Amino acid sequence: MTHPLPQDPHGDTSSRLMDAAATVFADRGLREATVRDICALAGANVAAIHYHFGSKEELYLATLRRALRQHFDAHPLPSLAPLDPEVDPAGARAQLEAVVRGIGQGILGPAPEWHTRLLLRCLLEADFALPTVLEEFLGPRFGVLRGVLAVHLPGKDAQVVVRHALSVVAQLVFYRAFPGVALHFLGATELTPELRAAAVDHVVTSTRRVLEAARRAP
Amino acid sequence: MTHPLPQDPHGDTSSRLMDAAATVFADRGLREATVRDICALAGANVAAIHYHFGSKEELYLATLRRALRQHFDAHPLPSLAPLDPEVDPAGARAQLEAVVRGIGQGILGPAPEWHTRLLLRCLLEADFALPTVLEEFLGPRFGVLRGVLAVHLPGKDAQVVVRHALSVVAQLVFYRAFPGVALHFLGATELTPELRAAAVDHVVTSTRRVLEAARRAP
DNA sequence: CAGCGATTCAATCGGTTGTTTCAATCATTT
DNA sequence: AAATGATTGAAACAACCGATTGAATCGCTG
Repeated sequence: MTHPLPQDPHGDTSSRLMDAAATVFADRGLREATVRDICALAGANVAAIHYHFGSKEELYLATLRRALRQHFDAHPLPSLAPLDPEVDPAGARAQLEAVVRGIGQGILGPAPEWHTRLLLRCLLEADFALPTVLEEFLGPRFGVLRGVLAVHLPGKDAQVVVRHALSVVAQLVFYRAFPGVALHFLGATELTPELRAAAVDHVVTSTRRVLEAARRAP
Repeated sequence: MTHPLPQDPHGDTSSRLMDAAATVFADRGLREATVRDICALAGANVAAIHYHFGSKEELYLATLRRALRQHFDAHPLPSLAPLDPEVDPAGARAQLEAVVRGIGQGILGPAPEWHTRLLLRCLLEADFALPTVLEEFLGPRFGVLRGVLAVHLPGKDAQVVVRHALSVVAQLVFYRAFPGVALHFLGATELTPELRAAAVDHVVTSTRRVLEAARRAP
């Protein structure tokens, strides 16, 4: 069991608190999550948060950092030695698809759901942890994506490359940020692994097609 | 003055409350917005909410409905008599671009910002108003988009069409839902009209290219 | 076993929330 | 002007929040 359940009675109080806080913060956000619910889920007293972390905010920051570290360690991006599509079209295309699929797996993959939801909460609420998250965790991964896209968009403005990269992320994140909307229009009731896999495939092929057309355009 | 400021001292208490509630709810969401802040901005007593609307949630629903009605009245979608791209390629392409651009203008256009932010808050928090919003306001517009896309994807599965429509919306909504992330990677500090116009153009042309490639694919 | 720091516990502290009360005030009609 | 219903106002309500207290308990060392 690499990802102990929040209800796991093992481990010390500090770990149980972070496990419980991860799911509660992911479900309800920093503000609406209550220390009483977290402690109840962790099987700890309400005073334990103040004792072990100092405050609710510090527990949030510790939980967020640990979750992001676990998540990005579990979903490493293929290291890039960008292949020129003019020289090795098939290889470059495979590399592009691998990077996009890797990011897609990180966002919509079978990883513990609360990892992504916790990160999304931070980005949505734009709380005090956002600058840290952007520079320390998201920045490097976005840089890899941007680098691969740039190879497939020779001569294009840097802003154009960034917009393509943002489009890739946006299409994937939408299913996590607005599951109710996506499920309603898909006619489904649950974001099954099949639906998520289909979404990732859709983004992978759409991205490839857009880049091929954009490269041929003036 | 088609959009009276929330601080506008004119109008009856009910209207002033909805004006104030619109900005406060858009800024902080249903849960974190307090009736005291809304009433202070409206220049009304806290009891006025209960008297005129019954509860905070009913005020929220009334404010949301009014904002959505205003917003979608101000941004009507081109009524569709779908043109077959096999018969009239140029016309069908223009129609597709008009619909996507219309949706883009509705999301990233120069409309009162709190309209979009209020709607986004509702979708993000997935509160009790979500079903109403989906069926009454978003559903019809999404149906128009889906209809136009379906014409450009003959023989494709309905789910494929829906995923393309979701991709269009996702790319546009991202700039509103995660402005901090988008601005950080764009190297900007504010979502200027130029940046928003460039984003809409990007989605319009990307959508056209994706559909052209998808139609040619098996 | 005695001692002691680390940890946990129930109880409580201010403070804020949405809601409610009821008297005062306003607007309209008789 | 008097009366009546609609509206507003200050104050308080119960419920909940994060934080804190101080005593009780645990785990280890001497």
